Amino acid sequence: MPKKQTPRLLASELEVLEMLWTEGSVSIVEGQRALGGEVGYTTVQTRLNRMVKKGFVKRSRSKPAKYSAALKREDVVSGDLNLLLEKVSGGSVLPLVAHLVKDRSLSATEVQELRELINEAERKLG
Amino acid sequence: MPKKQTPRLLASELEVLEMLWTEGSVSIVEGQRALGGEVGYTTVQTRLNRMVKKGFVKRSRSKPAKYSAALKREDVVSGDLNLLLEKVSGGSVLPLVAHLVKDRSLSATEVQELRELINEAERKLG
DNA sequence: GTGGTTCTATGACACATGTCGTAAGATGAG
DNA sequence: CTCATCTTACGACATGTGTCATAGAACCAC
Repeated sequence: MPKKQTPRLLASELEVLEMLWTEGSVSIVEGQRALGGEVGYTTVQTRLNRMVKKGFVKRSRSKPAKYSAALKREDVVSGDLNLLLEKVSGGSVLPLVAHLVKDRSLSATEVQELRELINEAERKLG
Repeated sequence: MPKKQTPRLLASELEVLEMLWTEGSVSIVEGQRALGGEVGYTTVQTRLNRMVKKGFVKRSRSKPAKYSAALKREDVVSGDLNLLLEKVSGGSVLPLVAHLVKDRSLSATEVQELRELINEAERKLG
């Protein structure tokens, strides 16, 4: 089947997913704390439940329900990256990488690792 | 001063900006057509004006007002990219590039160009 | 079992956004 | 000038989101 596309998430939804990715599985209280504890308990509750309804978050049937991400970080990042690739260069990687390495200065180590990556890609190419 | 961060735009705002980037400068009618002509005239009007209020779009004082992007594609892409970098690897480029070159197969030419890029980065490194 | 504490379910309210309709203003043909 | 047409300004309504309060339901310690 065609790989299901993750829709572009809202910034706030990403915030929640980030939290779940690092925390793993949390109750509402834990989630509230992990989000910085600046918003009310029921606010966290509502946000989590709304995301459950959307299928972005899973909820356990345990006593204090535990919430966890229903989307893999990998997939979300991939989706975003693909969008960016499309927008910036019609899907080709080069311009994006160019942008990356030109825009910020890499350390010698990073340059070396990059070279490694490329060698590997080339090997796979053969 | 610190480089002003473009906030993460909504998908619909991006849609409008994409349109403006390719069209350059449009009246409402032109914009409506360029957006596919599936929504009403006043809908386009409202969306454009709301984005003007946010500072994402500029509006001319001419008779049929012309709208144009107030943000450069470059900057939006950069902003998104930085966010992605932060999220996926705390800001370091390597993992992202790794993802890029691993996830899709590059052509021999692309590999070569990549190598060029790296050489250049290394040169700049002194 | 009873009472206090903890969870959960709902409802509410403000604001943003997608979508329009309609009224008011500007403009050009005759 | 005057009317039809093009523009623009406003307002309206549904839905989504951020925020929370409060009322029930569940549960634990005694």
